[in-house]
Amino acid sequence: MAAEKLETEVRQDQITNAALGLIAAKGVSELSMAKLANRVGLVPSAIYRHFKSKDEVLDATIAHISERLMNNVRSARKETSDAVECLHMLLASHVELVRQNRGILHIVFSDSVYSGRPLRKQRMYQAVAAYLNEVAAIIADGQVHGLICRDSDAHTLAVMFLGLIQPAAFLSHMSNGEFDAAEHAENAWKVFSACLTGAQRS
Amino acid sequence: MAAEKLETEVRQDQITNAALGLIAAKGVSELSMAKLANRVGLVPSAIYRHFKSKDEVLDATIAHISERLMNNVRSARKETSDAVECLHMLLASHVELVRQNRGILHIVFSDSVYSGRPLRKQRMYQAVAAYLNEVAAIIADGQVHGLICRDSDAHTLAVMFLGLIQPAAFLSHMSNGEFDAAEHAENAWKVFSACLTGAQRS
DNA sequence: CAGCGAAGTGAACGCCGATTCACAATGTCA
DNA sequence: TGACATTGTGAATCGGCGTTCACTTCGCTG
Repeated sequence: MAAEKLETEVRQDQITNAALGLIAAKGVSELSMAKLANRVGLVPSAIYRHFKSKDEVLDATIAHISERLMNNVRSARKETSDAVECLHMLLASHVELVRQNRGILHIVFSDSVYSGRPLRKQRMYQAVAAYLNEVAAIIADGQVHGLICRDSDAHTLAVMFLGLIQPAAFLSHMSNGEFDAAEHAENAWKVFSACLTGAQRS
Repeated sequence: MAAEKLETEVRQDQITNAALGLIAAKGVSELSMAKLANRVGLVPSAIYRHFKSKDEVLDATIAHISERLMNNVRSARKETSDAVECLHMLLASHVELVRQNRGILHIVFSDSVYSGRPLRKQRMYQAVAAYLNEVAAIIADGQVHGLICRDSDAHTLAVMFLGLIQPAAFLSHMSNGEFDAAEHAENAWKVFSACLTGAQRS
């Protein structure tokens, strides 16, 4: 029975990954210490060698996701200096990230994760806000260089950019993947980018 | 102690309203039969006189919301025949509905509501899809009458329309109302409507 | 090789929440 | 008024889940 002994660091990684996997399959509310331990090949109480509580596991899992998301932004920004192109790449990588990690959707579209944990909710909001600020910065950059029209506020456009992804992700989530988020994102991008660049008739 | 005796129909209304209120305040995961009963002025077991289970309560609550949403669509459609104007009104009423019933956000951005209940999830998806079909119909109408350019698929535009609301609602939800959804919707609408009508330069 | 700390085990605890059931109160209709 | 159905009550049940703890096992280090 006895499971192999591994360092806490390794176990923490295994555990957060297992958590994300379980969440992807069944939703956040179906995540229990028992199932989690079972998936890692441990006994429930063993989890407490590596995390103080279930909340800590969730926090770590979320932090893990946030990092990956921000990496996306950074790499897109380094790839090109054309703001419009950059946004297009960011859109694609964002959709892809979500497609490969369905657990992200379950977490974002969850409330059991936040209710009764104002601090976590706040942290998540700040993460999203930080992401939007990055997007707004890219847009503002495009406006300065004349690639994007200046009629609209960069921040409004940033939220609209999120609006290209979120409903698609939501529909994909609700339809269990039947709705093709990538396809919609691509179609919507055509409209939106025309909007960004084309409205220079003022 | 004994609570007044009321007809099941009345109680069912009271109960679903109380549920929506509790959800608005604390989130779906904080909804319990005990709190629910307490809010209505009953004892937990009394709820079972009017609903077979907690799931039934949630189902009824959701159905209640769906109805209101569809009413919004209908009344907006009857108000005007100008497609663009109609969408604008629909946007406003949608934002207002969500603003006044924060519980809706908690339900939509929940997973405890769906996980393990594929039927309910499917029903919710169909409700959203039906809403989008209505929006798409309005847009298609506008395209026929030349008010909206025909470059893009009506359904894509409908999902984008949802994209004007959803991220704003999400941010408002995450920031506990700090983010002003109505304001963003209004700003985003300017961009989007210009997009709809203005792209007729092809 | 002795010992010490880190990692794993399994049983048990405590809590909370959904649901049930026998019983009481109420309202209606003949 | 008397019977029957409906609604409300309170106690009890039942299960699940997070967490704790005393103990064991493993692996490194002096």
